[in-house]
Amino acid sequence: MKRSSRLSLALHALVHLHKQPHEAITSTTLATCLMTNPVVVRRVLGELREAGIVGSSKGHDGGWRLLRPAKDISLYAIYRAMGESLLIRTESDPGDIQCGIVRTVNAVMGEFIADAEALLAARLERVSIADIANQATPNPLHPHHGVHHHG
Amino acid sequence: MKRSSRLSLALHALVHLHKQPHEAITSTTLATCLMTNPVVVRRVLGELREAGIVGSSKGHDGGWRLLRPAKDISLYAIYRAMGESLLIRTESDPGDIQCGIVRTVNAVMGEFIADAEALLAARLERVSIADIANQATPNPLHPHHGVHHHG
DNA sequence: CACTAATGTAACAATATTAGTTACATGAAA
DNA sequence: TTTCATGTAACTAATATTGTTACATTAGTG
Repeated sequence: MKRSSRLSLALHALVHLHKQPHEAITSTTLATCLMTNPVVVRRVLGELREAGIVGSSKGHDGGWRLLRPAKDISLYAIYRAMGESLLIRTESDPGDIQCGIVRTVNAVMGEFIADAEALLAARLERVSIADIANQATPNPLHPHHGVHHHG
Repeated sequence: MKRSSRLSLALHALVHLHKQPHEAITSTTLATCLMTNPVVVRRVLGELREAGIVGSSKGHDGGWRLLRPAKDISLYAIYRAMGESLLIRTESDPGDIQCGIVRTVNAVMGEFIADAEALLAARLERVSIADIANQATPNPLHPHHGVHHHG
């Protein structure tokens, strides 16, 4: 599995849970679908549990379920619950702060990143798990085209 | 040095070049300011050279110079020249494409990322090296406040 | 022309990050 | 009490990134 696939991993898992609402799905089953390890699934879904998005139960017929309707789970809620940042963190070492320029660069970049985060958050808020499950986004990024592929 | 500091490294170096326009600055001198290795400097500035942003000269009094006025070097030009992506690429493995859900997730995320990239690019376009050198952005991200710190 | 000073670049080492795995404790249901 | 599941720590493996060394190349200078 590639780098920082946690977010798409989570989305994938959540859509599975949404599509099978009657019974809990185990980490092992999900791991098979996601082509990864059960522990990895638990780690990711564990964070979503803390945010009240999914619930887990132990023992017989245990596993994972959605705790809310899929349409009420925004990508932003997931993104936030996972403590992920879609933006890479570009920071210099603290050591060369004497230079002065570094601080300015960091300030400008920091400002930019914060700004960009807010932009992305607003957009993620508009897409839900249900949207993904429906194979199209009712609140598409581009209202005139719907979801389409690039490249 | 931390992860993916290449972009801020480049900015830092460019501001130095801008502030000392009369003579070329060597990789070694820059490396000292940036607290890194001369080879790292060459690697980063080498990419900017390919984009016509800086020039390098060998031999005596050799080193690096800006090829354009700092105000004509946008952060986007730098970002682009470096082949960097501010956004993390979140892709699942190609293996589980049979699942169907993966493709949808990838499509939605891909759409989102492409969209976000365009947004960020437009914003990066508005900031130049001169802006950073001036310690404030004439075209600030937030016109009413100028550049400020978050957190 | 030799000498020095710089970049250009390949190859390698070190580090950091991320994902994958094993192992075992805990809890719940049959 | 046995079985099946999560919870979690600890470790390994893989990957990505940065740092370093070494040396070829090029350009000035005496």
